Amino acid sequence: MPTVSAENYLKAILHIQEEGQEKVSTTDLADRVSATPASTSAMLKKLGAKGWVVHERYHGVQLTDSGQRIAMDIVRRHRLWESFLVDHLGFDWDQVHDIAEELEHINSVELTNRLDAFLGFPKLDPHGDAIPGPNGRFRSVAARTLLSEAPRHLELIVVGVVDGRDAFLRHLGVLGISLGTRLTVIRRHAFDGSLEVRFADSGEDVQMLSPSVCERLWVDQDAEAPSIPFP
Amino acid sequence: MPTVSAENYLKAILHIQEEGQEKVSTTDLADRVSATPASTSAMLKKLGAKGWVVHERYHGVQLTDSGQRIAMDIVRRHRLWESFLVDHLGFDWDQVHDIAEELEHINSVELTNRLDAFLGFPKLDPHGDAIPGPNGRFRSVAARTLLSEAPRHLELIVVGVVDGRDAFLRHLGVLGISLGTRLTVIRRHAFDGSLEVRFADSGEDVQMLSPSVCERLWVDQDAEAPSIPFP
DNA sequence: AATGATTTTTAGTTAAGGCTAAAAATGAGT
DNA sequence: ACTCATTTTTAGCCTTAACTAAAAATCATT
Repeated sequence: MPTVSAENYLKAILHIQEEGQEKVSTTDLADRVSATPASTSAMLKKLGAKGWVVHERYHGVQLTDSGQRIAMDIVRRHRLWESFLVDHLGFDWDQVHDIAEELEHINSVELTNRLDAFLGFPKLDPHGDAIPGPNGRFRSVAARTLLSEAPRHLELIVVGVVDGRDAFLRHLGVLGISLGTRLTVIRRHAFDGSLEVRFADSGEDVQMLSPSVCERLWVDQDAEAPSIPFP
Repeated sequence: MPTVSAENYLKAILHIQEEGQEKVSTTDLADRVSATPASTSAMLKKLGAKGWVVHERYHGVQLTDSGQRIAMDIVRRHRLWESFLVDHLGFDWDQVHDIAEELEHINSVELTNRLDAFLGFPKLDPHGDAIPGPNGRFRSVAARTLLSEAPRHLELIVVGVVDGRDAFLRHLGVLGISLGTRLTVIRRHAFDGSLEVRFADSGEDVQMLSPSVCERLWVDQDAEAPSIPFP
């Protein structure tokens, strides 16, 4: 059973890995948990001793299977609570993070599963992030989602367009998007719904896509799933 | 802002005071929080420094107004969460204590008040204990409750009988109960619904009352309220 | 390949909150 | 009022998880 602090480190490692870094540096991790690199270094030793991470001195950490499982469970609880706070208590989606940050550490399988059922087994939280299921893996997203409604941090593949007009298709050409293009949503801007997207096949290029483009693209989960997250 | 541990001590002091002890001994408190008297003694020094308790060495602790306010807020959160777990997540009333014990430490006024509203501003939790309102005081109980449905730890006064047959009134005489008798529910036995009751005017005598008696007595809150809890 | 900058780890403190064992204060019974 | 049992406090130690400052390893550049 990890302490609250250990849970926060594990979760942070998962998130950094989700953003594309295979191995996580001590400094990046320290930044994420708002601690000094020295404190982080000490914590990594403990996490390694528990078998939750593999840490090669001076070369970065990675979650083990058991560490990833713990982290996914924390993310599951966090996103379920956020859904509860927004859908049932009437919070705005940008007010719930800090409270969910506390609720996520209450580790009761019974509680989590009952909450999940109460919410109707949601697939996405109020921020559009995928909610892991009771098995610690993301539930599969419905086939063919609009890019504008797809979860973040999941590798997607472009499978169709809503609007076949020449002008749109030419625009896609300019952006370097075609059927089969593999991409991942990094960030969703609340202001206008535009997305920051990373392209897997163009050197991990990051680009901003306007709402009008996102609403006209059908995407699906990439069948050749990436290591983390595995859907 | 108290730590989780400090909150547990404050809550324990409140509960012991509720059970009738004006001043709480270090040993009783230690028992309640499952710590040693030594650890408890150290904690009392800290609580005193924060102004949450008054502690006279070797003579017991009492909550200050600010300490009592903190403790009542914890009890409020505990009982609201218990209500949520039972009424909305389908837990049994005897499974929720430990989980509520964790949830109660999430101290967000916004969260607590929204939860309260979501639940419909309940007056009693699933165990029949009164739920403090947002002002840190118990909400007043509806005038004239059946003793069988009254909350625990609240000083009540007998104001009427449901059943005026001689046999019942004679039985009340034997038990020493009449109009105006002041009593407090100590414990409710789930098995058969019988109550353990303390009588204020007969030397704090404790007696067991059968369900058939409790269902035939109207009670009200004692107007000359006791110090804790004040309804 | 060497040097300088950066990153990471180690060493040594600190603060909470727990523990045991010993000392001190209280109180009960003669 | 004195003694003995009980209660409470003090003293000293442990663990967790933070911190700063210093040492060590890696990396980048020439």
